[in-house]
Amino acid sequence: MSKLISKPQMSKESLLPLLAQHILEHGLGGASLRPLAKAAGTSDRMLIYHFGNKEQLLTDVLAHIAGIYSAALDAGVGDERAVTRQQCVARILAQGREPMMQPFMALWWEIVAGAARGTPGYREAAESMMAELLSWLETQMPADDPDPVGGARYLLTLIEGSLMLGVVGHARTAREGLLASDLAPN
Amino acid sequence: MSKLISKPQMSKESLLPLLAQHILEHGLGGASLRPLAKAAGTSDRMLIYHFGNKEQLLTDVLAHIAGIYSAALDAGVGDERAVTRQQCVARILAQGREPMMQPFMALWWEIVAGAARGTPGYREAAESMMAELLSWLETQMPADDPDPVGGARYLLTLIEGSLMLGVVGHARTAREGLLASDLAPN
DNA sequence: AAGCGCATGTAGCACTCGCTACACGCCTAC
DNA sequence: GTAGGCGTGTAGCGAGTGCTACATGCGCTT
Repeated sequence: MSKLISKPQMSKESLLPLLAQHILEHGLGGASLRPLAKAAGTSDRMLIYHFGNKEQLLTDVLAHIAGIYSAALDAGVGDERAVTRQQCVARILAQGREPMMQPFMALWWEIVAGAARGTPGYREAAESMMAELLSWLETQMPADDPDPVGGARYLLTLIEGSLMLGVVGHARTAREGLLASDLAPN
Repeated sequence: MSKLISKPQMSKESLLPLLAQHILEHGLGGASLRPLAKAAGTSDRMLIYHFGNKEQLLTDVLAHIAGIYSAALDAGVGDERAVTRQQCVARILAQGREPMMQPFMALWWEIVAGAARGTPGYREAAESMMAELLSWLETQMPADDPDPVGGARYLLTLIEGSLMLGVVGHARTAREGLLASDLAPN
């Protein structure tokens, strides 16, 4: 009998996109090896073989997802620089509301929860992601902003607060809050 | 042989404080029946007997915890009214940093994560908790504030953003952000 | 041709999960 | 007294968990 099936030639790199897709859809909490393996077209046995253990697998997948997210951020916000801080915040919040970004948002809050609970590695991961977002935000500040560094920190605080309120059904509260801030056009 | 042990006379009400304590310490994620039962001095069998199923148990315990949190909030912030918005924010953030509040914070982000992931009931729970916090915050605004309603929404956004940044190791970022806001004394 | 190591499949281990079946003792109603 | 319900203990079910043991085939080197 001749060889009928080809070898899939699996590798970490070929598995990561499929694993990332599954984790973005189903979250970290419900990420157990067998469903992950099924999503990636392999077996739990092989996931452990390639990644060593589940923790390392999650670490690698999260790093992979962070890369995807960075790219999506850059691609999602237009090239032309914002003119006002208010415009800057509006653009980023609009992008955060896009359906495509929803899985990233859900995953992000899961990471925050893990960080708050002290789950090892989560705080560090969240901290570096936030640092990256902050420095990206600095590049998005209006060109004539008097204090782009401090302003980015201020806007980041407002943005993250708004995103959280949006998640729990208080998007309107956040919007009205921004209207009562110094960002509101008057 | 005579009756040597007294009946503990268990009930939902007597169990709730112990269950709440355990969930505040260990989180919702790791809240499985057997450890919960052990913490409450009973068995998983009896937890199901009293609450029907795990979901109802969690609902009841969360409601109980919300009550405790409200009381802690009122007790933690002093009676005298804040004079400035900046002072108002500072007080609430200071209280959020207190060790006693830490379990509530961790639990809160877990609920937010559940809401973002669409876990049934979480969004509704989070929304009502946030609404309660918002109306409480309105009562804490400075007496002479020109727009206490809008201002409370603004401060809530800033506060929650700051709390999140604090959780992920960016407390300093949040602090510098507040310094670059219109709240900063100048 | 022989040996070797890499990638993979099958089975299974020891454990935890939410929940249930069953039995038993106590208290109250008839 | 006797029947029934209420609270409780013990034991277990079926599913899922991370991970491992073992075998096997395939391609490469010598």
